[in-house]
Amino acid sequence: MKRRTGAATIAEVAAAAGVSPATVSRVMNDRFLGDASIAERVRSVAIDLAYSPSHLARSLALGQTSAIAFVVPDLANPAFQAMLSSLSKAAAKDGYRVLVADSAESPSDEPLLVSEIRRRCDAVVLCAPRMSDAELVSLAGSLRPLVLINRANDQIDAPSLSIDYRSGIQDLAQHLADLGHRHLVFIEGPEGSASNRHRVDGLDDFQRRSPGVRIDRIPGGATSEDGLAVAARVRDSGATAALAFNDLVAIGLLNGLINLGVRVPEDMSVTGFDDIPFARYTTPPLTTLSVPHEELGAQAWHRMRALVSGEKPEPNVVFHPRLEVRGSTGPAPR
Amino acid sequence: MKRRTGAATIAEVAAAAGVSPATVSRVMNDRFLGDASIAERVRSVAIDLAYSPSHLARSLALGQTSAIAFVVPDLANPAFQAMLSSLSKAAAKDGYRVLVADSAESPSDEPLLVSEIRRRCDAVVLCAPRMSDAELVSLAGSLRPLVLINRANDQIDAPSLSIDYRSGIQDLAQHLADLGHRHLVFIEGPEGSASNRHRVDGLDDFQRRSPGVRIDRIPGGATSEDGLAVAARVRDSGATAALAFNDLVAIGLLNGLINLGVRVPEDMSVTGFDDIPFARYTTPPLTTLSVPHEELGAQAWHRMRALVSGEKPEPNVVFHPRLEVRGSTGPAPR
DNA sequence: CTGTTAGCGCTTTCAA
DNA sequence: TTGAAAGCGCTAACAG
Repeated sequence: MKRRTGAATIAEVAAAAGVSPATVSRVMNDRFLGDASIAERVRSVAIDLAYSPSHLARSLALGQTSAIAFVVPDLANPAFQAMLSSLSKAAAKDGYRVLVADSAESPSDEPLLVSEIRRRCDAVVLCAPRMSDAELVSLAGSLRPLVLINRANDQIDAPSLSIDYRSGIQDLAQHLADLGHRHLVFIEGPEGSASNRHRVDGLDDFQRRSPGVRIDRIPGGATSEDGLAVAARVRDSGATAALAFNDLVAIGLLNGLINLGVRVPEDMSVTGFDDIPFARYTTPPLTTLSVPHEELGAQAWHRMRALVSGEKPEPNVVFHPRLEVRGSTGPAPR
Repeated sequence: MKRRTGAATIAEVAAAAGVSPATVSRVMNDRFLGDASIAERVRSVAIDLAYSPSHLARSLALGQTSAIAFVVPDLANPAFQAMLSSLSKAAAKDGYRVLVADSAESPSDEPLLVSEIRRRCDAVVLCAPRMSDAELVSLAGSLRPLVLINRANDQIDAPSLSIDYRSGIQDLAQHLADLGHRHLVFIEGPEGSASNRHRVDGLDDFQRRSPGVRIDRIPGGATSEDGLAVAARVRDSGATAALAFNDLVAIGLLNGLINLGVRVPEDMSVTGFDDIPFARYTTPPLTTLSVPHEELGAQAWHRMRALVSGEKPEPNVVFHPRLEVRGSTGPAPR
């Protein structure tokens, strides 16, 4: 099987420098303890031959790739992008690279996608709101080292980072109730989404202990388009305030409402969730819950680093999003 | 060197199934032409042993990883995120994964970063506005297969996708001139950025053939913070319209101006560049140049696919951004 | 200090 | 049709 890749191999460098491959390997990895002149010679031969070590072969020999996967439901969502950006930056500091995958690519086969990408690297940071608990549990074993985002689960032995959607959405509802709103409508996220379920649970709770408040739900999604699409239904719902699944939806909704001549917040209040970088720049600026995505990405790497180096990862954390009151919410119209 | 990874190997599966590794390999890759019953047996043994082929070993034997790198100056910029999202989606359809790197991680050593990540995969899609032409030329050879974004260059034999910043910024300037603005100020991008240079050249050109128009320049950057930071200088510049390096800067500037009590567009017009998804949602909505980032990502993959399969890639393309007039520009105040 | 050698786990030619 | 064996390029025991 001759395959001239064009790149020089360690054996060629060794031959040209009159030493053994082991010596070249040592020199290239700064583990060489012999005479400086020979190290110098090896280095210069390597340069002459434009030798560049095969990361692949090295990985195989070492049994590790120094790469991890980051799997999210939607790479186009700024919330996940922020996590990716900080995760990648943190991992890079330790010589790790990140491989990305958008599970929307294969909505049907998330487990397959994750397993496939896992085989290419050393570990995975998984953000899979739509995967069922059962699937997740059965998959977890083969995925380790694994860090979970937003899917804390007793049955899975993997560090997890999560966001308290439940209490977060209640803060939002409370804020609206305080403003006098008595009829709210929640635009739901993707069907089957765990994080959507937490929001719904939180809202149910809230409604239970707030007798005067009614909370309707209408199906939505996770994108601006979804928000835009439900604008008319939201206007016609009779509610005076709308809680969107996330900021993207809220922004689309805001736009749709304005197009329909609904004034925000005079006629209707609107809230988001995430506090993506642009939430503060909308018209009006969006009242939302601030989730520290950069922090999540960085923390995910800390856990992961501990895992891959055989240490004990720091404890799991649950982030409590912070209510960020801006201009899109106001007193209920009478 | 015993290293029990825990995962079954092809040899173990072969032994358990009473066949040779070669047979297992053939079965796993659907290249097996023998008796169906033995294929069945191999498959079931593989499942029992939870065998999952080592992508690493396979890559080494095959001489390819089915992964490409995507290197950008700033992973936190929505423009690059849009490209990443579509690139990743397109590549995934052909069984390729993408490895990301943010060159802001190592501002000093972009060439090193790129070389390092290139060694981990089969090819690289490079977006390196700040690298010098000389560096790029000397690097290109060792990077191939290579697709360049925004760095068309005669001396480099690599497909390139670019954006006509030069004429784009002129469209913007013309739009402002048509509105009666005679004194513009351009907030420059990062120092040494090629795409910034193109904008500056375009503006110089424009000024040359528009005698009545004066265009100042002030140093800026590429982020919202940079835009925010120059707000006061922009207000005091005496100009009636500001062209920001990109949308991020424009959004920060918009915010800063408003904080300073400057009305946009009544007192001053502001423009961006990129048309990121949120440009339409700012207050006022941002007049900008629309760059088809998703298209760029998808096209980059098309070129790359051709390259890695030894075909001739489609011709280079230069995208002409489309002027998107929205609310942040208006008639010059008198 | 340096080289020999045996892997890492898979693919593929070649021969049976 | 199937298997033996030789790589892919690198690392790390173990000798010397």
